[in-house]
Amino acid sequence: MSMTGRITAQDVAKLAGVSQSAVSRVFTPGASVAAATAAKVRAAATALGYRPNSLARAMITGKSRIIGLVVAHLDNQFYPVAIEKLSVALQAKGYHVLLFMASNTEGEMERLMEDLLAYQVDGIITASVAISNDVTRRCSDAGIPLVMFNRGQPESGLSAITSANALGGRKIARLLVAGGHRRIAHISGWQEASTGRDRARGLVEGLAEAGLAPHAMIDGLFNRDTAAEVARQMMLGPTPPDAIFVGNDHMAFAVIDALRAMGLRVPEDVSIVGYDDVPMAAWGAYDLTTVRQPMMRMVEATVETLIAQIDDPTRAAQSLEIDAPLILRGSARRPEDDNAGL
Amino acid sequence: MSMTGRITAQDVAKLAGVSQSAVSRVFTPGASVAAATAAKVRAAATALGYRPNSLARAMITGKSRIIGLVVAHLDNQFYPVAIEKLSVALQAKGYHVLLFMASNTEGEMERLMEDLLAYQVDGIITASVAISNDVTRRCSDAGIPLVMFNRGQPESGLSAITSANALGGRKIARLLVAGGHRRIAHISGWQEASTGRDRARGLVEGLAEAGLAPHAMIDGLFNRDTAAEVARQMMLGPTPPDAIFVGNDHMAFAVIDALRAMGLRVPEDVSIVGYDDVPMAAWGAYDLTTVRQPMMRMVEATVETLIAQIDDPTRAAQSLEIDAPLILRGSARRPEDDNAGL
DNA sequence: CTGAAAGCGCTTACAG
DNA sequence: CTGAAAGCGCTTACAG
Repeated sequence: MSMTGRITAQDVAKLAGVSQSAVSRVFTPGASVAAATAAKVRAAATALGYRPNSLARAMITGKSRIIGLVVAHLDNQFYPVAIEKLSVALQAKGYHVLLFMASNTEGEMERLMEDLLAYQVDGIITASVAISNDVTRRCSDAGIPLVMFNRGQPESGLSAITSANALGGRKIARLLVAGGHRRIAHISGWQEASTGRDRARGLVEGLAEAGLAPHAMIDGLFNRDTAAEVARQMMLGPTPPDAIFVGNDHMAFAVIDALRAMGLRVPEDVSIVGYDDVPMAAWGAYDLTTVRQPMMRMVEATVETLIAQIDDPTRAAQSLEIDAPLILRGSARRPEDDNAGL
Repeated sequence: MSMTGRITAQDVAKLAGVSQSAVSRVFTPGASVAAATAAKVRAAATALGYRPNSLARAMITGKSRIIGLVVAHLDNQFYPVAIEKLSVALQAKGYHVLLFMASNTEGEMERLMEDLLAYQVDGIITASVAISNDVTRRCSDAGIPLVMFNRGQPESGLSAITSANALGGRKIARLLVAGGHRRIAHISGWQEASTGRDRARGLVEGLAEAGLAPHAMIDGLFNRDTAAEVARQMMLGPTPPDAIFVGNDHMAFAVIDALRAMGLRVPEDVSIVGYDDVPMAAWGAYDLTTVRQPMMRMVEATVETLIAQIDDPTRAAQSLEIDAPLILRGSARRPEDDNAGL
């Protein structure tokens, strides 16, 4: 029995003494079958170890129940966590995840789109991946819903779920100002990414409220080495900052390591604030003050938005910004007045 | 044009003025088509934005070119890295990854198997996931090759790729003994997992070579909180260890944080050694002495083994142990004699 | 080299 | 409630 390759609905029908359509109905939720028929079929199915072929089903129904998940940067702990939560949430809704690792280059995404389309995915989630307008157009041409996770793309007409990055930047500005800092520098997230830009803009706006401007502002490119080197240069300069907002936790860890290697103390010599609140931020070695991107809410919003668009293709794209709270830990001096407008 | 839903080979055939079979041949590597025909077809295809439906192709050929990747524990940095490398390697070979998050419970894996089979995956890779004999049997019944990554399952007859865990444990024993330690404790990896057991066994054997036995040996369950608590208790006991081999880096970071929180210094008060050499182990905050699991070689071996089994289903399962070198950093006292048999 | 035809394993009107 | 039949979009012998 085990050597016959795949077992089909035909095999089950024969054994159960019913038609192949009957077998199909038993495995189609909502189809009408007599209880007795269903019982016979199920018995035969388990005896044979039968499971409907999802690929065949997908061809007919036009729904593969596969979601394409495109990710880059798995070195930043934020993404593994996101993948895990997104996968679990999708699995819970009866979807399956086809995973694609992408570099952030145009050509790469083009090629992935080909595969995504060929596998008839019902929807696409991109996590921190930039999408060209060309890709966007092909998706909507093919009628495939797409939601961007943790990255916005203004004017693209795409659904996007992010945290309130600009507001987050502003909160950090207020925290640092309230903490008595005056030379507040920013090692920003990649400025080609909306998240990097929005956080930087928020910081600038927040500092402006206090009549300040960033002491320095350099792109860290969401890259550990770059961020560490930039931090080193800042501290070696004639007027080093007394606080640095680093565009995400991933870079902030590298910055803290670099400063300590220079013999500097955090936060006594420099306050450091990150963004994301990845699990590692709470670890003793860093104890990082940061802004929490509410992972579960972002994941839920992403999955809901995507499924809503799958179920109703006429539905308009929607962008959501989820509020991101400040998490006070030990890497930044705390304001004396704990209610300093935070 | 964009509103007509999916474009099929029929549409392309019509536009190109050829038969549907001709279109198919153009997109089937190795099929014989006249250059002129191919040109016409390709022109029509690009004009229409056509791509062959992989699902339909999969049904006929019996090869989905999908690999099921089952993973747990994305909080341990070892796994995101593994997922990334495995995905890239598989993509490079023309395969696609269907990702499943699994808890390590029996029932869970059962359910996943159903989905894996339903989607007609060509092969399965499990990363640190235990498989019941039942699951094993169903795979071989269905003729689906399976390779375990970073976990062995003796007597299961399954292919497994691991590092040389026992030897790694022995190397650590020798290092610590050469470093002058005598009270060497082990916070082990989960003892239900081959990796956890083999590393522990290696340590015990290595210590025996020097006439020693583990000062203490407690299961850390590959869990941060457990490991940290165990470390605390060990240090609070009447005769605290002077060195601890922690069963993987992931737990070792938690142990170091816990010890520092107690005011202890690493390695002055206790040497700490991990296992894996995840990227984070090299970060300044931990500077962890560890054993490197050679990720790329393990990934390549896994993918090669799997594809070999897919291409030749009669091929026997194979287990591979890849040598894992000691990486000396700052968290463990170094032997005076640098050539102390390491 | 090429087209007509069969068939992969299913779902789903269509009659009964 | 149930079976026979059509058809999803392809690949692949089979003739020519």
